Amino acid sequence: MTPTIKELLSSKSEERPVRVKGWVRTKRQTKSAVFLEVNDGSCMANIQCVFSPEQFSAPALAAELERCGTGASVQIDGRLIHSPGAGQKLEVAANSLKLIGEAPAESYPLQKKAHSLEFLREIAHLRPRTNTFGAVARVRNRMAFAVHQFFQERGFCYVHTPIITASDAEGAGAMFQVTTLDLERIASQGKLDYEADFFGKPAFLTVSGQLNVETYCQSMGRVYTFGPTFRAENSNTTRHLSEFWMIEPEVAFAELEDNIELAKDFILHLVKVALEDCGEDLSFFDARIQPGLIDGLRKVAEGSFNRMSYTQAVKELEKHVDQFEFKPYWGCDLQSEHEKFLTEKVVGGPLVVTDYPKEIKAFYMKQNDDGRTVAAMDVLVPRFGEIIGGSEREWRLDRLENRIKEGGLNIDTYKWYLDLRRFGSTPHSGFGLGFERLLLYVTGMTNIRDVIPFPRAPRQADF
RNA sequence: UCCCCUGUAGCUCAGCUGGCAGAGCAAGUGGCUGUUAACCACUGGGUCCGGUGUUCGAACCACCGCGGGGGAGCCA
Repeated sequence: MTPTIKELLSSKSEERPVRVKGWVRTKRQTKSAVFLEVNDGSCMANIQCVFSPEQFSAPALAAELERCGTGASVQIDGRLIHSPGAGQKLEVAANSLKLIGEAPAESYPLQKKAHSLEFLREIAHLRPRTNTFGAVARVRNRMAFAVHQFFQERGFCYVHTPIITASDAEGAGAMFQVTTLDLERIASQGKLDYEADFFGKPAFLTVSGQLNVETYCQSMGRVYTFGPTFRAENSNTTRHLSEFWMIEPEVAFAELEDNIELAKDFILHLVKVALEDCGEDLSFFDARIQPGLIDGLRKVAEGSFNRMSYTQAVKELEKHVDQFEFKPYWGCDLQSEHEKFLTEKVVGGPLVVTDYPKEIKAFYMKQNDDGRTVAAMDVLVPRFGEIIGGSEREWRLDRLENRIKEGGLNIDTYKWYLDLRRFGSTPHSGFGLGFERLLLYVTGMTNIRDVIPFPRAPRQADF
């Protein structure tokens, strides 16, 4: 394979013959030189390829050069040299040019100018060719790898939980139904028989791998999932997707405190890796997307991570009632405005909130001795609020059964889940981290549809 | 699902009280002794989102529909 531009630009600057393959970002010409900037996605920087007058006055090369506009794919042979120009250390003194795929300027949607994110969303197949989306793709890739590194280094086992599920696992949200039944025929005949469906009963896309991964937690000890998750909520916001990627670790013999430690270490690890390995891309985000981004991440990496109980948080909020649209009170769900206030105004950084009222949390969370709260923990971050939701799990059979009944859930569908408490039960804890929300946090991007290659949302499933 | 904003050239937008369709960038052409969001000059470029209505006259006003954005709720 041809060396990448990243490799070329990071090589020692002694002169040597090189070949460049990539896509033209911009062409500039003067009487004395033609400059072609080429990018291949390996890094933010382009490589500048320079053609001298004797070359671009040759008819064959001139004709090729003519058609090398923004977006064209090219192969250039030349010498890697110290650049006499000001903007770059190295450049390619080109000997030859091969136009591989033309991109006619009249019809190619991307121009050598800034485009709005809204416009680029409409051309999701071409937007990775822009600086912004190239950077997002590289950071996303590095963060995905860092997720695995973090858990693998700590002896976690990566478990593949199912995408298709036959039970509404935890009531975490509206589900997409999976069926092979002919809906149009059902609509016209008015007859519905799930016996005839593929699985012999209703089936759905998973809203969480947690319940499944708990089974492996109760044999492997430290486990995690990292896969696609689906919510059919009619959510139209900058932080919700219908299809997103979620990371869910689960640890046996771990209590709430262990869980909080793990979550903190996890976030710290990811932020540090981003700062260390994605510097060029983060600098771009800092300059063009979110001023102050890098400073904020550095502060986090230095370990400023606050925590308070839900009860303390509500007390804090009650001091500033006049600033909220929704009045905070003990027992209320924390609103977006409350979460933002806590992270941005009260602590000025990420915040762990623990021990929520049981009424506003899921049935599987461990009930505290006070009888009114559960051992839950949410990690909130400035700019958009909740990034992690987790808890110690209720591992006592009778308590868990009671909660299922109280919640009006069908106990039969949880039989296998309750078996985990019936046989060799252990205290255990885990959390869920929305991968795209992490990316929003690390990149400073503000719309979740811009940190996943092909966003799926209500009325949006193009490409 | 609810609330608010918005839709005009390839892109970003201006268009006053209803009276001839505009700018910047992009593109094309020419110029320019190394440019780097290159620069300078010139040129071409329009279903004013769609429909209906009001009016002598609608990009502009009204109604309906569609698209986009932001906020809220649900959550990760």
